[in-house]
Amino acid sequence: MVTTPALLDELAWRGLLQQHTDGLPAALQAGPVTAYCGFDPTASSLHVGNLVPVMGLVHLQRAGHRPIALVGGGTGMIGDPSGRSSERTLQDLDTIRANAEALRGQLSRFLDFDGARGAQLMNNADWLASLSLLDFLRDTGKHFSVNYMLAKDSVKSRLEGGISYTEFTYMLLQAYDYLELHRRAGVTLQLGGSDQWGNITAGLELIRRTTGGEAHALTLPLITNADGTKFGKSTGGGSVWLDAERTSPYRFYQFWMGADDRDVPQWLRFFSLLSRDEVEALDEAVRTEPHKRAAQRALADDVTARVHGADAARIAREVSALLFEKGDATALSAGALAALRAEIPFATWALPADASTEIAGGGLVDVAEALMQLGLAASRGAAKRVLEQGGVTVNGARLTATDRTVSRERLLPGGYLLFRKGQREYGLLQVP
RNA sequence: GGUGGGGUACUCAAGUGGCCAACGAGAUCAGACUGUAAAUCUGACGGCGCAAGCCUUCGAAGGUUCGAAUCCUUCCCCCACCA
Repeated sequence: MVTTPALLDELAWRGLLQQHTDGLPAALQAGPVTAYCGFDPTASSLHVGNLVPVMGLVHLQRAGHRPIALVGGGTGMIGDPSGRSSERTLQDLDTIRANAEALRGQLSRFLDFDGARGAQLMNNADWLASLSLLDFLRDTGKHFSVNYMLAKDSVKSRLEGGISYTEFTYMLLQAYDYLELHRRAGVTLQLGGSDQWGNITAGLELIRRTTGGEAHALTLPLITNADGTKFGKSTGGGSVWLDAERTSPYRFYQFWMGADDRDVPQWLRFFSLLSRDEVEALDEAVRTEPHKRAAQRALADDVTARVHGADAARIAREVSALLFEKGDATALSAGALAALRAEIPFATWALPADASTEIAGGGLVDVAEALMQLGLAASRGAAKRVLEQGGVTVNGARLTATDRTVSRERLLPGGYLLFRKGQREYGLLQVP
């Protein structure tokens, strides 16, 4: 009777275990394994949607195993085969290297890259870029029958709508990666989203046939939103990135704070490292006193601190309290307002160059223009619509359709105006 | 290569000469209700404009017409079947 390894227990209660190969428990029991998971270097930053596999690697390392994050520098080049010049492809290689470095920085927030058992970052461009087609066909292609490939769900589901030869081959490249890592680094486990099962098992097949070795697969569930929308979109649209330049720590924090009650229990398990007891206590809190949002708060604190550091998390928490709990913006000090600048959309008021939008009625700041400068509205028309619908406040006071401008008397210490669009989108304008 | 069917706003999808900035649904945004939740209800949803109205859009380019998303020509792309 083999006991279940601690890692699988941990993943199981967190709901992070979708599927794994039968021999995996025994393999984990036998000693530390080296496992990898692939990431597409299509951007210079991870977003929250990438976090599930990242957490998979985190738990793996915490259980004493060795994680490898594989950046798909090679596979990334063929991922999107839409017509590109060869020059662009070369450029992409450079971009991919830069992206890989950026991803490494972000991953180091989660994984320990030091020491003998430290995590490693590898790039499959290192072996795929120089791979010759003939070698690939002889050594890899011959192990797979087209019948086998057609039977994979990922391919089968595309037969109706059409699938390019390139995409069809993607599976084999991923299998080749696994084999290469098996040889180079002794990798015996691959993690991935549940949609990766077919590709991962193709790798197992290749390893078994070419080396006779045994390797394993473990897939993680796909994350869902209770309301059926796509996971990882922030209020106002756009992905929630780990890069502070793309998504400020405050917005990042707010993303988690805004989690649906129905999603929070799952998200705490997926994304926080809180213990089982803590998580279950928070489940209870969601049931009995949901208005306190204790679970959302804990989730936001935990994830923000890991991604942006404890200080940034503290500031995000304080700013959130300032904006959502205090209410009286007119009481904010110039210092507090200056601190807000870094956290919420900020702009210095500039009179539009276009003379036709000259401010009428002696007002100081044109509201529609201000919303645009703060990025809270996409066009003047959109800005005016929200204004007419009563969706804009300045310093906490709601504007009406006739309030097209804000007068000088409204300025807060330091010349600031605190705009809010809707329930929770803020922007800070400074009038010089 | 042949035959047939398609390309409409963020997405799906009506519309086949004027009533079309373009039905409807979803997404999105705002308001009410709330707990920074959900559900529900209401409204908005190309750009500029206080407005009247003007400008840009229905794969691309030309043409017919007082007038075109709608008709004609050429071209590009997608799908199905046949070769």
